[in-house]
Amino acid sequence: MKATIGKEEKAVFAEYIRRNQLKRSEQREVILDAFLRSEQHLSVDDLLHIVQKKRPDIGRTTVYRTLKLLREAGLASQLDVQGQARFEHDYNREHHDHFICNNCGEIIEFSSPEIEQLQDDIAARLNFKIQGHRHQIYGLCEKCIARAAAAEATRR
Amino acid sequence: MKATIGKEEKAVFAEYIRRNQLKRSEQREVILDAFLRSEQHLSVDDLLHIVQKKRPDIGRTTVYRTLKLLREAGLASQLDVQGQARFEHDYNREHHDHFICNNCGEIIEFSSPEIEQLQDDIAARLNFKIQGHRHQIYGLCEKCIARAAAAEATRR
DNA sequence: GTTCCTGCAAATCCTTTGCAAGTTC
DNA sequence: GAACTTGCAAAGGATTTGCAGGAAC
Repeated sequence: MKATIGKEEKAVFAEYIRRNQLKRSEQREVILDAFLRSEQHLSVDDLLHIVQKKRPDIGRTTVYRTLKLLREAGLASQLDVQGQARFEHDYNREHHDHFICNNCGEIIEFSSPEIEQLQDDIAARLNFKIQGHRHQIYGLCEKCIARAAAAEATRR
Repeated sequence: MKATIGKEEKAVFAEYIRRNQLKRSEQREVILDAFLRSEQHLSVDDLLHIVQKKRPDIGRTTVYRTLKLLREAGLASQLDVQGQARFEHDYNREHHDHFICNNCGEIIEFSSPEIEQLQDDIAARLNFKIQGHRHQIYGLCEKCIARAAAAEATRR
């Protein structure tokens, strides 16, 4: 495990704190570090459990509040999966959307400039000014299809 | 106001009731009728308020439960707008997606076979089996842009 | 010392569920 | 009369908020 991770992001956060006359705290640093180390699309509870391994006294509320700061600082972006918030890195990342496996919950990223272009075209035709979008495709991921096929084969 | 609306849909619902050994009820009929008369993307509360004009004793729970039946019967489809369920007609309707105005909440439908095709292509490349998707584009609708421009002009 | 943070508990919002009373078949 | 429906109230899950005590500047 790397001793230091996301040096740049941490600097961005420190700057955000400074600019907004906020204060640093051990909790915020632990949460940010855990967030940066993860490559998953974390739920609040996922992140809570991770940080509590290091600091069992960190409360869920603080995780919510810190994630809000990370969003505002441009470090995290939030998506909504079946009514539950998920967070992913957003610093210097290209826009993308998500495939979500209905079986195992895996989230696979994709991006398609062609789709974005088509969206823009349709919006222009409707005189609609796009500010954001949410594009999630649900179904079965490769692994779960294989798993289902294997189970099917065994049954016979 | 037309005395009869959605004759075909009502027959579909009656058939659904019959096939599943359920029972008809005045409440269900009032709710279905109100749903069919509306061309909006109704929230549960929207629909509740409409039906309560005719039958003030209908409870929110019954609306929830009836909408669930309508979904199962293929008459309604549900979308999720900022964590709140919205319902629209689904009987004999083509698939489509939505623009949603961040200002006034208006929902504008769109469909794009090209986007669907691109989705399918990407899914095929990932060996992902699509079962459904959610594609919502947020921003400002034509009216709200005009309204904002007018307000801006006045201010000067 | 002032201002900001924290964690808890309580509140909120939307939705679902348990249950006793009422309807439908 | 058996089986299904209803409305209420209570429970549910995710998130937010009020507040008193604690930490940072």
